Amino acid sequence: MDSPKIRVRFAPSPTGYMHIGNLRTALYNWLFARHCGGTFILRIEDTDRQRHNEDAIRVIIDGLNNLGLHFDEGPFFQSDRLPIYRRHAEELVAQGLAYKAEAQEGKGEAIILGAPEEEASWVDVVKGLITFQPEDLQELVLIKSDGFPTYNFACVVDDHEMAITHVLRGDDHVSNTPKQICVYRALGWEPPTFGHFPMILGMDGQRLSKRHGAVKVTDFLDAGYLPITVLNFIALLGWSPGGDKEIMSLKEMVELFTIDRVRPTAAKFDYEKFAWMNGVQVRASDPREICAIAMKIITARGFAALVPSQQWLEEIIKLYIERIKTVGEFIDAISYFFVADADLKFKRESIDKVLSKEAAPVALQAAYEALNGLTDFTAPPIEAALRGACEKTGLGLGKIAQPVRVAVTGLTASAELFKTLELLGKDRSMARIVRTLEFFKTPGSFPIEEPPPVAPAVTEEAQ
RNA sequence: GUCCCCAUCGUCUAGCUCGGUUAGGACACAGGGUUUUCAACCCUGCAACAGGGGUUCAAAUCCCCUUGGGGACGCCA
Repeated sequence: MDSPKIRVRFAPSPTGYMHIGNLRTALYNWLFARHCGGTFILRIEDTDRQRHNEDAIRVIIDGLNNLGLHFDEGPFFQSDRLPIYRRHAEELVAQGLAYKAEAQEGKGEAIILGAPEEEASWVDVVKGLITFQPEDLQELVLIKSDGFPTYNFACVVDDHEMAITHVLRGDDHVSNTPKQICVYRALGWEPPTFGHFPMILGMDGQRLSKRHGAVKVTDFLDAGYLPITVLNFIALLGWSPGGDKEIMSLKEMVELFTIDRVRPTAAKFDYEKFAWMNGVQVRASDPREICAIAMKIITARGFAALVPSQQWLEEIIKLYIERIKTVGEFIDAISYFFVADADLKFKRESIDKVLSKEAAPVALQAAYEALNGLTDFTAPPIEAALRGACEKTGLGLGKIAQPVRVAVTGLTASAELFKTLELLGKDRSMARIVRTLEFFKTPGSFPIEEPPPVAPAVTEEAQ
């Protein structure tokens, strides 16, 4: 399958963060390499003096490794290879294919490749035959007057010297390719196979950018999206394994990925479907993995001291697993565990829809009486006790469960109640029920939580 | 403006290579089921081949044009 061994590279410039579109390019290259048993190389394109930045390089390397896209060779730095570029450029000058030119301000000499006389064309592995006419191609600066190579020159020299077989990159490079082909031609080198992946756009059809929501990979991760979801979802933006398959592990993607199934069409990033997919991947994950991510977010929010044990958190995750879209939202949803009993506030709709009902005080009182005597405060006896209260009062379970839920969580919607009470513990549960009973005695005394200031959520589409 | 690319439900897409399908799936949306709430889950519904010309017995599939969209036009990468 791979007589000349497949060698691909991911060649980002160090911008300080990994953009979602950039990651998709890395992913496709990595998948292609792994699928074919080839080699995945990391090269840092740092030929722009202004942009050179050590931290930015760390971001790329860690980002790739954290997502499981390990590279086999590199990282190589173009800034380390300056003499190599110069040597090749001088050769072209010696052959009369390039010439030197003084910069405007007279500092330094640039090397410039003459304009081509023939057309430049290639068979793109995703788009098919693409041709540029010579009149549309100009002279090309090879070495800038500051001594650094230009992108199009360094890229060709490196791809050749690193024996890259497939140059697979974003669509925005299509117009660089004919220029690079000219360089290959001048140097007398055989160009590699080229392939250009379609762009990822926002839902408005414009190039994906900050105003569409999150675009940095770390933004998604910090919000509690799983690495596998990010990978799975962006893999599907421009590629599909065929048939109905959508949810995949990294391993499955490696097995199924082929370049010929990459579409030439730009795709829009649908944050809603992305969130849905994360929920699916969460449910398919090991709860301990979710636990680790949850703990990170809890720590970031300063609640770490309020988590009694790892096991306790795992129990809550199991309780909420079907409700989780992002781990960040999950932590929001269980924040009632982290407030002091006396500080719990009620959502306005909790009052309107539940506590203001005529039967509410009666139901809550009955629940209190049924629960207070329990010594084994675990879900089964709690359920039995509350069902007993139903019989005693003649109320349906919903009529009793809802006021209890509101008393304990402040919310009209939460996970299964009996287990929730168990995890909150008897003392805290009873304290919350008692104080709610007290509020009934003074109309209008319920502490109401006003709508919070809008938190920027990555699931939201910018207007 | 010039050059390049693209075009199936609102969105991601299958189907296109090798013309013949009730054009399939998923998200979202709507309705129903289940249920202590909300989810999750199950069922049902809504919804597309951009337009026009060819070629052909037959076109989403092949060709051309139009329209629409995206990208590139740096001594940035």
